[in-house]
Amino acid sequence: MDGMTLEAPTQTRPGGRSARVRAAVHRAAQELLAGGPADALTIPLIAAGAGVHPTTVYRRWGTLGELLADVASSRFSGGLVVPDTGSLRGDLEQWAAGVATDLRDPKTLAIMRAAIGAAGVEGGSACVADRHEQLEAMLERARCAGETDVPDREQAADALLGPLYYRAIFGEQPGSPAWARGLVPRLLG
Amino acid sequence: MDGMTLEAPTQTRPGGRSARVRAAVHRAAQELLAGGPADALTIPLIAAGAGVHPTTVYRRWGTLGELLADVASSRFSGGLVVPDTGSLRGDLEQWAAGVATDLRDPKTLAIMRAAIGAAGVEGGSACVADRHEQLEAMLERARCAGETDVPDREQAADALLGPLYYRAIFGEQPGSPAWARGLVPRLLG
DNA sequence: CTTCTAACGCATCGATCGTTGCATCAAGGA
DNA sequence: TCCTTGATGCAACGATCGATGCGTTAGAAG
Repeated sequence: MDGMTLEAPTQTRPGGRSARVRAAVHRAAQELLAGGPADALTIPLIAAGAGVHPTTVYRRWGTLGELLADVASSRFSGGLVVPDTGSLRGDLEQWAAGVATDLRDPKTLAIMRAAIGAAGVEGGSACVADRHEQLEAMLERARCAGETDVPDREQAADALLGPLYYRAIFGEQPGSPAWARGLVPRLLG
Repeated sequence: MDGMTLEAPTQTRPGGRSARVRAAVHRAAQELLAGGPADALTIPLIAAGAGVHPTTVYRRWGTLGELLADVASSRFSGGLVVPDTGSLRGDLEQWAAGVATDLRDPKTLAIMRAAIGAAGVEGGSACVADRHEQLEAMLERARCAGETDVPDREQAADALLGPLYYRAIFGEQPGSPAWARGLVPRLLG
């Protein structure tokens, strides 16, 4: 539901030290982002929060931007199950509501903002890459099921992810799950 | 067309020293953002680029986040003329194309990303506040002109600004003006 | 059990950041 | 013209950042 991958670091091996360090750093970065101002986030701070030497972070990630892009990529991969209600409309409504719910978490928003600011284009696409894949999976399944007038992924992303993420980033408050469901009729007619 | 307000700093008075410093700092911040990585942007760097002492910037803006929010606010205020084609549909199409054109400028994107990253919610709303006012103006004019089925501002923002800004921030490449025009029928039917 | 390699911790260094107290200067008003 | 006030320049200062060389350790391979 929330996309956290902390307790299942499938990176290399769950028990490895590298994986532990990586998970600790990711967690510390997210906690610091949720707590303080984003422009006060530095690598030594994250390292201290993770109980790791700053040198380790510098060597593994290099810059804060790369680290945040990595955090965003992990945070926004998996965690949201692609629904299967039997109809494309139902799938999209449930999925949009799930995305909206995820976008209500202040920690999620903080990571997104930081990744966008520090990692540029890479940070932005890291936040939505998995969402696009999920969307494509639902549309493809609908096509295979013989549904008619299935939009392509770009149209669907414009109509659903566009308003969702626009409100999350630029709006005062993100949209509600109910409102997100209402976006689907605008796409499917 | 591009929203720059550099040559007309209507802040207090065009000739004042404060206004000159403010304009120089704004210009330096935008130039550095367009040139280098965003996480390397610091107040002393901006001050040096503006030919101003860092102390001045610290005292006037305090943090990098507040400065970037101010830059974004200036950059995205005015500069885009609200069209008056006679019909709401034509107004919205021309306006959306103008927004799309503005969003194709890498400097514009750099400012937006930096403001979002460093200034949080304030930075985000600073980027779109003026767009919402322009939208409201067009919709209100259409209502007064007796047009029927005029959507409210939230619906219009979701359908137009949503996809436009979503592609600009999260997409690999921003949308074209022609594509932006195509968003209007999805709103008006 | 031994060995090997990659990752981590540690100490140190220079550079830069952000702050503060004080002097100076530009603009507007009497 | 002179004066008042707010903004800016200047020069310190401590704190922190980011990089580097080297020793040590964890984990996997044999």
